[in-house]
Amino acid sequence: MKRPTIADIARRAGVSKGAVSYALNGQPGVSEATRRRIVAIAQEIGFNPNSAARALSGASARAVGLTLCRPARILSIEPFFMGLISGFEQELAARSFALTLQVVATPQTEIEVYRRWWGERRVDGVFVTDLRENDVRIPVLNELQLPAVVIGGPGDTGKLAQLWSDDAGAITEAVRYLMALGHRRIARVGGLPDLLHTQTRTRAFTEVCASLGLSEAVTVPSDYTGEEGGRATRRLLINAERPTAIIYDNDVMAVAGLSVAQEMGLSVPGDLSIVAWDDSPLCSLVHPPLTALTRDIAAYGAHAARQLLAAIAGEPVEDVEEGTAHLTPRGSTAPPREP
Amino acid sequence: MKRPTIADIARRAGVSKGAVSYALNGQPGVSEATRRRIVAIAQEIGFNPNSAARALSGASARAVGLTLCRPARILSIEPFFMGLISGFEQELAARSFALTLQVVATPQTEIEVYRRWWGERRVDGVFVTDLRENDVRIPVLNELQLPAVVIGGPGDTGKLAQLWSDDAGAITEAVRYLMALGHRRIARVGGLPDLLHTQTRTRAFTEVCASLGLSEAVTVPSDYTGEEGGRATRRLLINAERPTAIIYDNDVMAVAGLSVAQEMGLSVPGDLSIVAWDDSPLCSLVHPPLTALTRDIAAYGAHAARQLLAAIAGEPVEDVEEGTAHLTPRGSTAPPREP
DNA sequence: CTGCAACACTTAACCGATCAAGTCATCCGT
DNA sequence: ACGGATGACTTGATCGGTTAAGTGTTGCAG
Repeated sequence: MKRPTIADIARRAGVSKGAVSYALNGQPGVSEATRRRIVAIAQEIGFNPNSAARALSGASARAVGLTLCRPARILSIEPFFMGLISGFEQELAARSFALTLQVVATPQTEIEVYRRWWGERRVDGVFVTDLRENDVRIPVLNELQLPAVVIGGPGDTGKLAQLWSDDAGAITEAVRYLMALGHRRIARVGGLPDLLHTQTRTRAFTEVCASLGLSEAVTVPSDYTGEEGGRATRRLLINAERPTAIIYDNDVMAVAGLSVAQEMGLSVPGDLSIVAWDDSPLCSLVHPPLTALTRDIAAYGAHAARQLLAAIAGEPVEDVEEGTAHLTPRGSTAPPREP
Repeated sequence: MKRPTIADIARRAGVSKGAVSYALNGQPGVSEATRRRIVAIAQEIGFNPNSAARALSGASARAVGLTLCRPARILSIEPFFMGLISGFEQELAARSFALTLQVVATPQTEIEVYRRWWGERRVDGVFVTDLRENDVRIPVLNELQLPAVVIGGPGDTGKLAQLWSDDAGAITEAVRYLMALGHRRIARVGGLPDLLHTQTRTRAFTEVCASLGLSEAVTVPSDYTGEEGGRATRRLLINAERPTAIIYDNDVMAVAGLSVAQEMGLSVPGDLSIVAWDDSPLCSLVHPPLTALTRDIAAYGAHAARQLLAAIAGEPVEDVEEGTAHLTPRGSTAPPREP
């Protein structure tokens, strides 16, 4: 089956290729009547512009890229990325941009992928997640002048647009809530410690605890996996002065923590309150359902996509702080049992 | 920053564009010495062939497509697809094929996406998941002659290659195991009932139970979500003659089922044994850890990618049954308590 | 009635690869 | 020494769009 081209349309409409191009792209240069005729023919024969030809003649590739730099076993269960992708798609599909995905092992390969994509003109821009301190990817993207939106800061990204959420505000809300319930020994199981947003959370957690007079606020670094989250929990709970509440940096670790607590014979929320960061269906699935810091990840992704599309269009894009996650109380938090 | 092209290489090497093309593609027509010189220059200036130009001049787009037809809230938590994607990437990245992703709402939009991708020449082939009976997508793909690998059959796919796993064998193993433990009332919470592999499982489950003399083997249809899985479990457990073991078609529903059982005061595995289909980290995360039907989903995806790449290359591709999932016993299964 | 701007197109160059066809030098067998 | 085969390239057409520059027609002000 042959693919229809603008030449086919031109022949049937009795005009030149150029006229068809102007008509279909809403450019001036053709009369309204001709435009309608051409559009009708395009519709009828099911015309889709060849994306390669379009990209080749200087226009955009109408595609953006996303690299995922996490091992497969984390990706498969971590709800965050799929939520983000769903959000991207809402905006991208509406403007018929494609999303190109690549799983990479290290930030170095990630850079190679960016260089290749740029060289191949395969994508018009990229989403960058997991911003680190002195992130090696940033100078490369700035050098290539590849439009990008950086998710997970804030940080120093040169000219690249950024989107982040108010993690400090969210953790403050969680700590205040736990304090209001009567907790005095609150711990946190953190995400990957070299990620910038993890550092933001850690700093905010330490500060708010200090300002509220909780001296023993401790953050145990982890890596977002259930195994590590479970281990970190076990380490916290074998202390004589064990915490009465733990905040987890993602839902997978929170579920693992719940499981460890139950395995150690502690009741949740009686002996231990649990707060999960990011509220996926996972949190309502377990027993008791987990109190969570809820944010609309799909909306977050959609926002990032709008920024990236604007950056690609050459419009000025501002750094944006998306709203604060809010606390959704469920069965995993309660006042601590009297000792 | 300007992107280097073969013209740049040609100029520096003092040869024509054509010679460069032959040299870089390993075609005959240039001497070994010249080839090495050209390759060295390409390396040095960091050349990447413009994918648009390549695709336009008849070669492949070096990209394949995947559509995901599930609501965002399922995608975010369902580990299967991310596992599959990781597997795809292993093979695709090695041959520097890109993976283009699109989230769609209905099989109808999915068809439109295929038509658009085909018209745009955006992808060389597609992965098709969730095969249904008389699947509307199959005739379209056959008509477009778009190379495809269908995952989740077996079914009638015309000329399209297929890959499926031995679901009947797996469910037989699970049922036999539960019987060996002493269970006589075994139920199943199924996936989306119109998916072909769900039907395969249902048929096999019914047959094996009948052949082993379990008369009351019932399958409750569900939709892979935790909520529905939980509801289905509740419906099963409020019966006077409630099952002593339940097999779930995915891990999310199994976790939800575990939670419902605990909420109803039943002990797992004492009062109820649970088997999950597909063994994600989720299964080892909860308490008790879930006995699961384990298969290597990434390997499954990698296999599908190899098939698709072969189909794109025009090689004959055979339908393949990937191995049987095997049972990984964990804490959620035990002999039923004496009544 | 002239001059010229506005409109509605057409023409053709261009993007950066691929590849069939053509050119030229060299080698080899007889 | 000559004809033909082989090797190592070059030339130029081609893919399917976009777009600057060119052309012919119409309308309207002066």
